[in-house]
Amino acid sequence: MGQTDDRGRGVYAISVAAELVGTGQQNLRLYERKGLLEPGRTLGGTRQYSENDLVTLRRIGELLELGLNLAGVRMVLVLEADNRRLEAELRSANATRDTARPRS
DNA sequence: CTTCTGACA
DNA sequence: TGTCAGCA
Repeated sequence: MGQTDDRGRGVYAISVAAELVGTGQQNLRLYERKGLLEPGRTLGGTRQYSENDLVTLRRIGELLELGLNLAGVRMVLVLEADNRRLEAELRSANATRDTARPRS
């Protein structure tokens, strides 16, 4: 399916990324400074925001609106990332178990 | 485009 | 504390 792999690569400059998520360029730099995300860089040093970066930026906006500060947002983001990783790990573990022992 | 600095709620 | 504006 066409969208499986191209979302880490859709690249936006900071100006368009800021406009797409409805905030200022300065805030995006601050979020990076606080460790909320890590956009790619060109060889010249300009930030390259991927499609994934945009979804986390929108998540940041939601969490900020709920009243969290940037430190709290950072924690939520890492916990959600860990959760996704664990979920995938659990799914593959279950799949492995089912093929090894199809029916108990 | 980048970083930095200062004002405001 | 987070946002925004201006400057180099």
